[in-house]
Amino acid sequence: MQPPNLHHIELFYYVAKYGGITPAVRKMPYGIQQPAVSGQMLQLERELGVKLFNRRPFALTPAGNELYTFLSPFFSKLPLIAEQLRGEESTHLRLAAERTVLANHLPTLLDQIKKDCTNLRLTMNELGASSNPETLLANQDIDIAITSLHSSRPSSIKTLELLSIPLVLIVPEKSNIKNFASISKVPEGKIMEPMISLSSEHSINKVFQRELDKRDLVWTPIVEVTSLDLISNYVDRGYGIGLTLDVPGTSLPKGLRKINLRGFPPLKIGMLFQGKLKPIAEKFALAAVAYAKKIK
DNA sequence: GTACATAATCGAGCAGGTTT
DNA sequence: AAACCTGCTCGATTATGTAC
Repeated sequence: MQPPNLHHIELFYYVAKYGGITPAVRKMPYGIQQPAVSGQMLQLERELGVKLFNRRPFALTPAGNELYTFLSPFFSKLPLIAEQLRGEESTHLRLAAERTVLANHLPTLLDQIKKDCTNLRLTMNELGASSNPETLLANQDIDIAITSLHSSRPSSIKTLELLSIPLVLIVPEKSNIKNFASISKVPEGKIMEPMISLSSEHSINKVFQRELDKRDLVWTPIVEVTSLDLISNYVDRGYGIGLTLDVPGTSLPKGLRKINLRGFPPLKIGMLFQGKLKPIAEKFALAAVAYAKKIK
């Protein structure tokens, strides 16, 4: 069984992508006339013994759809690999991190990189509910993700730990709560104080809930927010006790007080990457490790 | 009118054989 | 070994036909 003609395959990719022979001819990156494409498509269909698309109106057949799904990642990534080979990509650093990291830590960190690399290009991806580091890495959309190290991931992804950040509760300064023990000594281990935290799939909550489980305690949040600064905001307004991070080098907003969670495991933050890092990314990784040591 | 198919024709590239 | 000739294939083009 012979593999199909690659030129036919490429033409089919454009026909499928642009929804027809004529649109493909108009938008393709090089000049070719409609009859040529038309002929090649018929040849490809003959070769494969299956119809790939209906002409008028245009619609991929199931077979055509299957072929297009197979081809699409390859052809869509060609420009990127070409750029990499040309070397332009060598100064392009693509990172992903959560909003707070992007906003508070990366700027100082990147200042150092920028000093040594004048033509640095940056792409920052915000990690959130809709984008997770594993797929970004798998699709080679990013070089490094900075994220918590608590969720499981494929073995092909390497990790480098940066920081351990203690979990901490925050209460209004005037609150009469002194320590965690005083709110966790409750009948059946069910803590009734209202809790404000990030959503349950967030690593902070996972780490926290795992430890509660271990201690046979139950405490579910009544307010879920999307960022840490919102937590202090709502604590300040008296909605409850906040679960947050004791980030080194930062101080609490006025009017709030920390309650240490002695014995709770810290949240581990680190870098995820795949394969061998390109020089610019390696430089960033080293700088990140040094930066993490400094703020510890 | 528009999108696609077909027909006729041309040129590039290759294999192979022969000549220099 | 390099240069040249020849015939073949493939895919391009333009012109034209056909279906929606």
